[in-house]
Amino acid sequence: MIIPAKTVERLIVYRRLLGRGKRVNVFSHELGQLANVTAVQVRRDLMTAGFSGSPRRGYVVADLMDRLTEILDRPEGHNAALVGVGNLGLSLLSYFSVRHDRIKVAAAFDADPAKVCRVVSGCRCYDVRELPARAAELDISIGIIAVPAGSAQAAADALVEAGIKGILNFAPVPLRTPPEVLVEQVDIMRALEKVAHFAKRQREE
Amino acid sequence: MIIPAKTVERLIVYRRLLGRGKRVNVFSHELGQLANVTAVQVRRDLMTAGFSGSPRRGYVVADLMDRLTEILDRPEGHNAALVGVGNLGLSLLSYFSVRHDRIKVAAAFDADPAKVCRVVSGCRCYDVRELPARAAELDISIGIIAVPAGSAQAAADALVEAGIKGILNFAPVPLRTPPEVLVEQVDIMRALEKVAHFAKRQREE
DNA sequence: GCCTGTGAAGCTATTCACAGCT
DNA sequence: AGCTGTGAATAGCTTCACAGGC
Repeated sequence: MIIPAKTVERLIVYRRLLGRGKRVNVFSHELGQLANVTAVQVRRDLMTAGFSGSPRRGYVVADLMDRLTEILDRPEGHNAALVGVGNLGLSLLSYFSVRHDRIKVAAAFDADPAKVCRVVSGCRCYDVRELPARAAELDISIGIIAVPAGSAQAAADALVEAGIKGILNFAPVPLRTPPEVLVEQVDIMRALEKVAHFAKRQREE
Repeated sequence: MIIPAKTVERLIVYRRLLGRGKRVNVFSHELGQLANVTAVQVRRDLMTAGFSGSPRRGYVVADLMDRLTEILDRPEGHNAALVGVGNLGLSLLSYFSVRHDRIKVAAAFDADPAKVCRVVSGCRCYDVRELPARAAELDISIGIIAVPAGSAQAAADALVEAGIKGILNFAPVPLRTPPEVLVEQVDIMRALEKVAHFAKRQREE
């Protein structure tokens, strides 16, 4: 079953929202209110996820959580490689190290020899040239790019070369990758400029 | 003229890409290659932006930059308020303080008295209760939320109350705001989980 | 009556296909 | 010949409207 990207995003949010709060069952309109989407959207999403509820009691939270986890997670979890251990990279490392059950940053890489071999937040930092070897050794399945714009494409190439199928890119440049690799762009500066544009537009109206 | 959100996002990228590199003119397929979108998409976007080129020489970069700036920026610039001066807030402060010409984080706010009154990256930190007063005084037009999930809605309410029309939200919770306020969600953990899901899916196929 | 499940409609975004310019 | 501009077609996503169950 293939689930569209936007639906996946919402499923992640649903799971997170249900994680807190010990409800036994939940109605689509309740979950919708929490997630800020319509009740129909919730029902569609859960239908797409192959999950169903009952008219009387809505959705059984525990079962829904199981189904979402089945869809979203891999039982063995994921090991991620962080490329770029500068300011941003270190922030991300501490951000991600609040243990996510299933995703662990297993190794960090940097081109700067001064940063190599240090251990930060329980994560060893290697020379970026070791990426292919370590990726195989540590069973890395996802990459996180936190290098300056100029080195981002090279980092992506190295990750692709190492067989990674998913990349989270914080560098403010579009990456060129083969189609079977998913790149999720997190472009903070663009997000800020977008907000600025809409704030301006709102004032003009 | 109202420009769809997705188009705005790409226009921001186009401007950024054209900023580097001193080209005099550019063809849609070139810009498309840089931005990783099709040439038609570029032409549509520029058409939507009310800009036109010539078959002979493509688009004149200097004029295009002017047009994009006219659409995206406000001549007086924007003052932003950062709410939440924890780990994430401080990272963002230093990230944004690499001077963006038109957007400046003019004040920071936190509920923790220990953080109030400090000056970080040239930005004064106030008690969050002063937000309405300072927002008016400093002509704040956009808000950045970097507080823990539990306080995010309160921060959003305070910003809305202060008349802000655009919010950049880093807290991993959907915000409930009136429809004239644009909320741009930057959900890093969700992005990571999304990548993980697709990496898993890729392996399964 | 109030809920879920879902075909069909509606809306938004992207791509096709080609006319028109130089 | 090679480019831009754009109506029309297509694809993707969301909402409507309502049938069916408890």
